[in-house]
Amino acid sequence: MARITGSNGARTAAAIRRAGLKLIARHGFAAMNLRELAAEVGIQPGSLYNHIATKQGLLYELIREHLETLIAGTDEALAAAPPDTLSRLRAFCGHHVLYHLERRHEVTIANFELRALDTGNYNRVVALRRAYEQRLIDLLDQGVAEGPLTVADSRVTAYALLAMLTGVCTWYRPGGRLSKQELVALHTDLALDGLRRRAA
Amino acid sequence: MARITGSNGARTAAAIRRAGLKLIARHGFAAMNLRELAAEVGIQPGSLYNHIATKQGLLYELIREHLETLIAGTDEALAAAPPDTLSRLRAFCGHHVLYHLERRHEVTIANFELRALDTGNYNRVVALRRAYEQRLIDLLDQGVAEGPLTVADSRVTAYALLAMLTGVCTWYRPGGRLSKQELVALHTDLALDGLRRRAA
Amino acid sequence: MARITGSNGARTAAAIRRAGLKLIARHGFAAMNLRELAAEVGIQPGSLYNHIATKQGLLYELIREHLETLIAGTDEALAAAPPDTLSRLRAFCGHHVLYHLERRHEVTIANFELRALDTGNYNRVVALRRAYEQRLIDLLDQGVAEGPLTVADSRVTAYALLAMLTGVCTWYRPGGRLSKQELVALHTDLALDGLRRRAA
Amino acid sequence: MARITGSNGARTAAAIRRAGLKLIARHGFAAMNLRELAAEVGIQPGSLYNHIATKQGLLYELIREHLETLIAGTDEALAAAPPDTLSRLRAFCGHHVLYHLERRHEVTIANFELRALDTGNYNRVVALRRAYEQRLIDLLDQGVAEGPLTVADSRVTAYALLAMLTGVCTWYRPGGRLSKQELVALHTDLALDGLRRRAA
DNA sequence: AATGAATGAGCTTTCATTCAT
DNA sequence: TATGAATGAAAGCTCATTCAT
Repeated sequence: MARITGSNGARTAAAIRRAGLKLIARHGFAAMNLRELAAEVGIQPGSLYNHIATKQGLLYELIREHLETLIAGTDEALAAAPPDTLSRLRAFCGHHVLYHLERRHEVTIANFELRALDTGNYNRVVALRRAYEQRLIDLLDQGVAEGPLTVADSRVTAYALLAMLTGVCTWYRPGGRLSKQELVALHTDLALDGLRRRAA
Repeated sequence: MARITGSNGARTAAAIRRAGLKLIARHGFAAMNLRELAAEVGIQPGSLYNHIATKQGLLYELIREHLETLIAGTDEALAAAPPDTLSRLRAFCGHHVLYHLERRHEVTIANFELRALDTGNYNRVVALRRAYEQRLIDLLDQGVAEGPLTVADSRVTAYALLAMLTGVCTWYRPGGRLSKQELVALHTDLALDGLRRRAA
Repeated sequence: MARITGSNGARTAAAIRRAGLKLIARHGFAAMNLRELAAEVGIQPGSLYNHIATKQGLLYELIREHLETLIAGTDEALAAAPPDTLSRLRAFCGHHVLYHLERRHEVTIANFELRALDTGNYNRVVALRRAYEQRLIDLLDQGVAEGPLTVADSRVTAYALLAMLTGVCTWYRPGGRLSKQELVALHTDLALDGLRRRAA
Repeated sequence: MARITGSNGARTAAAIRRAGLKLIARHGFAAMNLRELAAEVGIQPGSLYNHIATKQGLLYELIREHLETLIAGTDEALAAAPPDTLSRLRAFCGHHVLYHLERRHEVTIANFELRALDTGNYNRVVALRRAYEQRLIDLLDQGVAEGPLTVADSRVTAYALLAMLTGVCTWYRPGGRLSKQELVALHTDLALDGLRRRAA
């Protein structure tokens, strides 16, 4: 990609983040190299350092932005949901699946590349991820306390549900057989009701 | 020293596979390096090539062995299960979770490092994975046909379940709060019944 | 230090070609190593790759440049010679020997290292060499047609003459017993008249 | 090539020399590797060392044997020739060209790989080569003294002739347009009479 | 005399990063 | 802010050679 006329620093920085998301999601952080990233952006490798601190710093920024956006979006969705726990749980699942369908690069990176973070960055990111998971754990605990849910272990159950709801972004491609809304519904139903047919 | 008394090729090859599983699972394939692998095994880097073709070839062998073992184990578990579909489904889930708890390195690699395979190896591995997934899809289709299951889309549902049942190996550590059997039960129940409390 | 004042890319690239000629001629392509080349140039081995594509690519470039220069020089010499075939033949021989005395490294490489070229590069180089040889073959054919020469087989004869006229650069060292001009004359005479004393 | 039933040490040693000639001539000494040599012979690389001292030693032996054979053959050919210098010169040329046509691997190696010899081996080989060259120089000197030859510088002329008479083995392939006898005649005539048509 | 497994040094090439311009 | 050329460390892999069996 050649340099776009009128580009400036902010535009380049955005292009670097966009290309970084794409290439890290595709190749993995360790296998991605800054030469390819620079080429994608249309600049020389050395020029990247006007916009990023290090390769590691770029990874951290991408994951942090993603998690903060995910948490903020979740909180908005929960605030907009009806107050009963089942509705809030549906809102959580729906938001999670939809976000994961729409931000597959970010999600892929956040799930696969944590081990590439150095200690400080890793701890910061894990704290954010814990905060996100805690919202689901709290919902499960509430649901149990209020009656509608059966949960053997809320933390482990939360992890299992998140794994299921997240998995969709490993195979989803736009334009497939099922629409995003159908996928959201399918996964939410599966989370709440499982496979077994309920008596009418 | 050419050969330590008692050492032999088979032993070294096994040590390489074992160390490879550990290091690839820990660092990822691209970030793992053969010098560290050799050191773990206790040989010189060049000596690895008496036992592996290439780094890529090692990855492929590890994944292939894992998938073949997983499929064979699944078929045994299904053969041993009662003939009704719900029982067979429980057997599938139970075997899957238990295998994933016991072979975390293999599973991690097979889920995270497919992108590191070159085209030929990738295609071979994906064919094996498809064969495994198909066993679950077939069970779901049977369950729907015979009545006890409600499934919106058997392929997508299979993917969602596999993601959930697999997720456990991203956080499980031996000696944790829940035993393997408890985790097997929890995930199997979640898959079949979901979260919502069933009317008495 | 990123860049020494006054150094520049073109200068480094020229130094790499110069050192490459020297070292490949001395050790052979396979035995020459890029560490030594880099040391000769005064840079780190990796820095070579700012100027060359691969070791193989360097070899190809050196041989190509040499053959193109040789052909262009030959054509100039032939254009400047008197129009009769014997004079043109003398001009060819004279240019060939002189060039070979003055560019021994290039000539050595072009004669010894063709087998080190990969297929594509080899074919390109052989095409250039054929073009050069053809100039001599044409001269021989003309000389025969016009009368002054006796040639059993113009291609084989051309190869034999080229081998003889080229051989000088395997042993010549500046400052030896004979001057370049004497060597040119000796070889040209030998080519035209052979060993046997001509009747007065 | 698999191991031939009934092979023994001497047979293996001969196979190694034969394969060595072929592979060194094809790839050059530095680019030839003992794994390929061993595979060609049908044994494991380590087994080579029951028959050769080192890779370097193999090269030296091949070149030494070749030069000793060449010199001995030359002396036989000269002994069998008529006593006049022109006839002896013809005998030398004829033997040289024929030998070079029939032992192309040996000749290629002896001409291209001297630089790969270590100092001691190099000196021994060069002494043999000098002895061979001296036979031609002596013939030229005799021919001048006795009248029939015109030679500006007998050593340089000898080198030029040897280069020409040797060159044939760089392109000759059995079954080509010209027979060995025709090539011998063509080169001998060229050496003695050059290109220029002699007055009738 | 052959094997298989090991060594240790070396190779070309890659790469994140730096910095004078 | 971008460039081009440099660094220095590291990577995967090759190879001649050794030696217990």
